[in-house]
Amino acid sequence: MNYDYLATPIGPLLLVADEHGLRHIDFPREDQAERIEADWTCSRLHLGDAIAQLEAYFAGERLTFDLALAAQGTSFRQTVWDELVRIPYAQTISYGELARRIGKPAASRAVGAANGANPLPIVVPCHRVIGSGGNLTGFGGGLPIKRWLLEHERRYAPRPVLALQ
Amino acid sequence: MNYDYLATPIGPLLLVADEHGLRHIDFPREDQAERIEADWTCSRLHLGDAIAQLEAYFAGERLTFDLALAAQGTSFRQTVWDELVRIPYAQTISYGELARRIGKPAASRAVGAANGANPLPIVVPCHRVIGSGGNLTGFGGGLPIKRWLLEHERRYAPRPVLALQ
DNA sequence: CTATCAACAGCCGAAAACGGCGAGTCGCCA
DNA sequence: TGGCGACTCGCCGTTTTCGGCTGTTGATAG
Repeated sequence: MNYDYLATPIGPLLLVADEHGLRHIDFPREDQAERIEADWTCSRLHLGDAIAQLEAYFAGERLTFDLALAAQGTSFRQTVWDELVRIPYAQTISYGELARRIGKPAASRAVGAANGANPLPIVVPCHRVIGSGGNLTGFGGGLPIKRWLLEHERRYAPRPVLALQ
Repeated sequence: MNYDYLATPIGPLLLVADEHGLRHIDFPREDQAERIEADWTCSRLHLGDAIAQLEAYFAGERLTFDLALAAQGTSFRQTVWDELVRIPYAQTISYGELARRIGKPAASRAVGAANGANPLPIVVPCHRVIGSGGNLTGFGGGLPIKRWLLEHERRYAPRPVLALQ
């Protein structure tokens, strides 16, 4: 397992990957323990594509990711994350809408939990899911970053997206 | 969104407007929090006409307003507010009468609630609606101001209006 | 070690509460 | 009688509250 940091407009990101693909993307925080295991090695092996595509994303030059993803989770979470990837750039849907799309219309709350367990933020765009009333609710890296990502995407969207009134 | 204060005989008024028109008129009170959002700017942009016409109103020189109004509310409230504007200067009607005029004769109480939610007092003359018995009932800025406005209009009315017995 | 439970990045419908009312009733008093 | 005031009840749009539906995890109790 290899890891390294990437500098971005929203602060450094910790990227983790192995030969199967990307494993984690973390927002390191001073007040939290490092989420680095002892047997990992600091290198950019298996990390080249992710770094290049993330840099392009933050530059507004890349709207979708084409990476090998190796996110670990229960089948329900896998289903949710698979559905997340299908939300187009700069678009937002509600937790309930996502629940409906995976055929479990009553599981909106469980979708929220699965969203919170997403190990690959940004690449798996959990930030594009918001409350049914248009409010931002929550985000692992903090609401300001969620807001920043949506604003960033809105700016670089191919066609201007209708602004929420 | 731009805002500024206007000094009047009944105290300072907080005026808020944007390019769509007038948004709010508030009676600031010391015991209440400021109703100013963080992203508003203090300036008289879009506020010129409103200020001029309100000053003329308080001087007794203007009997009707001709302003772009951008009040936000449900369709029922919009209906009520639209009807309010049609009440002539210095005249009063009852809540029930207003309910009848909008085709919902049993909704007098809901009309009262809609009246209380009027974001543009004075310009949208909710003060001209009183109880069916002639009593003043309520007003967002306080009953004394409602009384003052009606007295003021009675004084400057083109023809003397028949006093309530 | 298992069982149970609370806590979460939510949502929707139903029910209740709440007013800037008004008409009707009833008693009180000239 | 006639009038005034206190009281009750129904009216209606809006807001608030509440319960239940989910999957998963970590804490707690047996």
